[in-house]
Amino acid sequence: MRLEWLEDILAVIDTGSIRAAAERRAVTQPAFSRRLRAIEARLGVELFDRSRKPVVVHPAIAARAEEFRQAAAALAEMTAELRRAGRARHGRLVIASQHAMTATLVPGLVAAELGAEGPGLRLRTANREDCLALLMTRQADVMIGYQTMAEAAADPGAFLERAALGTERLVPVATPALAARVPAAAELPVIAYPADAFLGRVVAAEIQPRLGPGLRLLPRVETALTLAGQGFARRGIGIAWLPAGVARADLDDGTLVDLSDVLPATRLSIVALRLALDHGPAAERLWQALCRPAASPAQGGTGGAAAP
Amino acid sequence: MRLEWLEDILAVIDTGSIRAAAERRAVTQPAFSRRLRAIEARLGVELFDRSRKPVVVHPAIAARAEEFRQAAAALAEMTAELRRAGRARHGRLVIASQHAMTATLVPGLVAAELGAEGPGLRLRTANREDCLALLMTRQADVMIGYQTMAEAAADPGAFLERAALGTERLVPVATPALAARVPAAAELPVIAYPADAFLGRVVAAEIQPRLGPGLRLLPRVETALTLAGQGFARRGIGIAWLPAGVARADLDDGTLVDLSDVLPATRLSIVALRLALDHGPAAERLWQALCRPAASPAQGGTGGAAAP
DNA sequence: GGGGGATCATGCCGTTTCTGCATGTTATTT
DNA sequence: AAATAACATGCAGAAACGGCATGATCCCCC
Repeated sequence: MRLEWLEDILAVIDTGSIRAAAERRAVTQPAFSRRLRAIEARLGVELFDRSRKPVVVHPAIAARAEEFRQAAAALAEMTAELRRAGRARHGRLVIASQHAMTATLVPGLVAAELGAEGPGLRLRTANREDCLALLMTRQADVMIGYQTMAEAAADPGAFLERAALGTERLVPVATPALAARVPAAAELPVIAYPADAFLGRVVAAEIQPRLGPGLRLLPRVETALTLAGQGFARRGIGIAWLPAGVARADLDDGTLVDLSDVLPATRLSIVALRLALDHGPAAERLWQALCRPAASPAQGGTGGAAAP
Repeated sequence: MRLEWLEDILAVIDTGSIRAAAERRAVTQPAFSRRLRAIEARLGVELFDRSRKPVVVHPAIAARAEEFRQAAAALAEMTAELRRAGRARHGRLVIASQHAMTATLVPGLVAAELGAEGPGLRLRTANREDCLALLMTRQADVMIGYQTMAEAAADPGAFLERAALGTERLVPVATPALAARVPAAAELPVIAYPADAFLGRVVAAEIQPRLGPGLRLLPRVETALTLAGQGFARRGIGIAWLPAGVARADLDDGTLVDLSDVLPATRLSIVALRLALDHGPAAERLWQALCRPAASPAQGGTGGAAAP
C-alpha cells in the first residue's frame, strides 16, 4: 500500500469520476485510468464498477473512505514530521521564496535580520505554487512571496499565518530605444508571463484591463521567470513588467527605463507565510524577526539598500 | 510514503546493516543501497549515518521504529482486509495449491467435498513459498500443499492452523527402457529439482543420502515444476521423483515404471493450512470439509479415483 | 599502523513501469 | 438514433529499477 494509492482512490471517491480525479491528481485521464487498474491489480481487489460511465466506487470501498482518509493523513503526517525532525537535526530552517525575490529581497532580510541565525539557514526557490507545496509538506518552514493587494487583504485561511513584509511595485520597463517608440505605438512587444503563473494572472487581471483601448500587447517571448524576463528586456526584445527590486539596478544605470508614466503599473504585497502549527524555537525566532515591521527593507527596495 | 519504504527502513533498523537488510528484502545489496538513497531523497531526510561502516540509523529515526512498525502493520492489515472484503463481495474462496497437486489431488477434493460450494471457488497455483505468501497476505483463504513428514509432525506455529489430508509417496519413475539400465548403472540420468525448491530440498535430504555409495545422480535437466519433470521422464530424459498421484496414470498404462524397489522413495504429508484468524462462514465450511478425514482421497490417489 | 576483510557505493546495461498523445469503444443523454 | 461524455487501448519515449562487476571506505586485529 502506498500513500499515493490512497490519494488516488480518495480522489475518485471525492470527485466521482476518473476524469475529474485525474485532473486533481495532475495526470492525464488515460494515465490515471491505468494507474487505478494497476492499483486494483496489485491490491487484488476490484475498487470500481466500470460498467457505469462515471465509474461507481464499490460500496464496500466507499464505506472505507474515512479509513483511507485517516491512513493517508497519518502517512502524510509521518513524512512531514520526519522532514521536520530531519531538518531539526541539522538545526536548519528552510525558507521557500519565489524566484524573483530570491536574488533581491530575501538576501537583505536574511542578512539584516538573522545575522547570528545565519549558518543553519537554507533557501529554496520555486514558483509560487511550488513554494506553497513546500510549505504544506513541511519541507519549508516559511515561505516568502508576492500576493496581490486583494489576496493580502483577504483572510489567509485557518491553516496559514501571514505577516506583511511590505509592498513592491510591478513596473513596465524597456530599453531606452524601445521606450522611445512606446507613446506612438499601437502594438507593444512584451515579455509575457504564462497565463497559469502568478504574475501572468496579475498582469491579466490588473494590467491588461487598464491599457488604452487602441493598445495591443504582442507577446514576443513567454517566461515564468522574472529574471529571464529581465534578460529579454535588457536586450530590447520587448517591454517587461518587473518587480521594482529586480529592475532597480538596471533603472539606476540607464540600461532600462521606467514606463509606468505611460503604461499601467500595479502594486504587489510581499508576505511571509507559515503553517498555523507548532514550530521549533528557531523557526519561531525567524518568524518573529520577519514580523518586526521596522526591519523590513521592502517598499521597492533591493533588500539591504535603503528605500528612497 | 509507501509500505515498502517502511519495510525497507525497518529491515535496516532490525538487521543493523544494509547488506543484511538487502538479503531480508530479497534484492542485491547495490540495488537496496540505491533504494534507500531514493527513499531518503524523496523523503528529504537523511535516515542513516553512512560514514560508519555498518551504517548507523540516525537516533531520531531509530526512535521512531515503533511508529514505523505500527504504520506498516496498519497498512498491511488494511490491504489484507481489503482483499478479504473484495473476495467476500464475490462470495469467493481462494485455495492456493502447489503446482503438482492442482491437477491431481485438488480437483478431487473440491469436487467431492464442495459440490454445492463450487461456483464461488477459485484455485491459484504456485510454488510452496508463493502459496504461503498468498496465505499470509490473505490473497488465499486456504493453502493445500506438501510437507515433509518431519514438518508435518512439528508445531505449525502460532499463526497457522493445519489439517492433515493424507500422505503421498514420492516415487522414482522412468521409461521402461531407461529403467532396464538402472540396476547396472553407476550414473543415473535424473530430472533434478532446483536446490531452493521444496522438492529439491526433499530429494537432497531424504533421497540422496539413501542412494547406494557407488551411485551418482547426473542431472540432465532441472525444473521446479513436477509436471514438466513428468514430461521429461516420459521422453526418457532421465529418472524423475514424482508424487504418486502425478505418475499414476503413466504407471498404469506402462509409459513409466516405478523404480522404488531399486531406488529410494519417500513419503510426503499432504496438509491444508490457513491463518489462525477469523474466517468468513464460507471459509469455515471449506475448512471443516477439508478436515473431515473420511472424505480425504489422498494416500497416493489421483483425487476422485479410488485408492487401491 | 598496516594489512585483511567486510560493508557500502558506483558504472553499466537490460528490463520493467509509467506517462502523454491520439484514437477507439461504450454508457448516458436528448 | 444521434450526440456527448467517460473510459479504454495502442504506441512510443522517458524514467525507475534491478543485477552484475568493480571501486572506495571503514573496521578490526595483529
